[in-house]
Amino acid sequence: MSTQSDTRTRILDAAQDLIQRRGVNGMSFKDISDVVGIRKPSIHHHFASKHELVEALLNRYRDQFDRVLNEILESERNAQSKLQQYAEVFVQTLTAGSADRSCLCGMLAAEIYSLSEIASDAVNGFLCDNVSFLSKILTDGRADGSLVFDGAAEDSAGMILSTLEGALIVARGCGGPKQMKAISRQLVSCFSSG
Amino acid sequence: MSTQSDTRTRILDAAQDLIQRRGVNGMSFKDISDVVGIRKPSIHHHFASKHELVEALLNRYRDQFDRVLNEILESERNAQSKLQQYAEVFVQTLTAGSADRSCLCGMLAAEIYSLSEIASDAVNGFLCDNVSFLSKILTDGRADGSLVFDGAAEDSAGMILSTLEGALIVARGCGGPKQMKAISRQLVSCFSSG
DNA sequence: GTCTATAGCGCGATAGAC
DNA sequence: GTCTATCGCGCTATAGAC
Repeated sequence: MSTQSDTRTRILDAAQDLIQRRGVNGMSFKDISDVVGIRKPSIHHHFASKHELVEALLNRYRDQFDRVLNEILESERNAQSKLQQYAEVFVQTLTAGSADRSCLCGMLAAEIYSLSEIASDAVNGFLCDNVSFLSKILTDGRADGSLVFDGAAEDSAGMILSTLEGALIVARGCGGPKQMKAISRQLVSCFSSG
Repeated sequence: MSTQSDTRTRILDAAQDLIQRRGVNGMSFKDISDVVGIRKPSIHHHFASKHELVEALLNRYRDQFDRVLNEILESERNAQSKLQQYAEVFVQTLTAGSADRSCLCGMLAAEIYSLSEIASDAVNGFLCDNVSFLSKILTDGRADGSLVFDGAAEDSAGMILSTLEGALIVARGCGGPKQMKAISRQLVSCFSSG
């Protein structure tokens, strides 16, 4: 890996962490340069504009998330256990590091009007992908008997995603990681047959 | 009412609507002045600083919300029906007007690091008040048999609040008011005994 | 109570040396 | 690939006329 790619990655890392805590509009190139240890204009060598940086960030985040979701799908466990693994991904987001990080796409969904069309499409794509993933888990769970719910799988899928995204925002203001874990446990038990 | 109070109210209304859509950092005095029809510096006659405006907004919002919660508490219905009424308050937030308004405090919780200490305390107070309210409803529901849940009432209360706050953010990116209503229905049914 | 004018700052972005 | 220097803009906030 060249020096450029390394710096590029460090810029992405810093930007992602800042957005997950403070939001796009609460993050500046100065904040990134302070963390990475380069000067503000040097960021433009790697990303022409702030919009482009956010778009690159979303591409990377969605790729990483897709990989995690596929790992969960391909595991040998039952649907209930897969739902638990999924919820754990969101718990880890908050508990890893400084305990105040939301989901990147949850944060950007709140600030959707500040994004480029490419970026807002990516955020919506992320949300829809997650609803699809959860719908599949729920449908499998209904079949294997490990999960129970009324109505369409999509409605429960939307509810589960909303709960986890909302919990990341609510918990850091009120309750912290402990509350986040409790909510995750409660949520899974709402859909468990056992 | 004097002209001042009237302008003050219109500034608060405009600021609240803008923050619920775009967030604090996505809203400027220029945006407010465009909506209200006065010049930017005139806002400072009513609110010395942006922080002070947000703090006044939070006071008003919490007062209004408290009144709504008390009305629900004092109604003659059972706990399940009260939970349904509570969820409906959040559905109305999104469906009233232009269908992309989040809860003021949900939005501000996401941007908590951009707030004054007074404002962030108020946001956390709002969240805790709602958890307390829901805990009471849940406890009553367990007693009157209309609601069912495992574990501590506070955990389920946190989950319900997170779901509704999260749904307001998720639904406007993916699914809209229709999804918001479906999530609300699903959520209430998760805790209903019937 | 609202106005015009403007201060003072931080932002994203550009130009050009090294 | 990073630097210094700087542009142009939008922001919150202030001063002072009406």
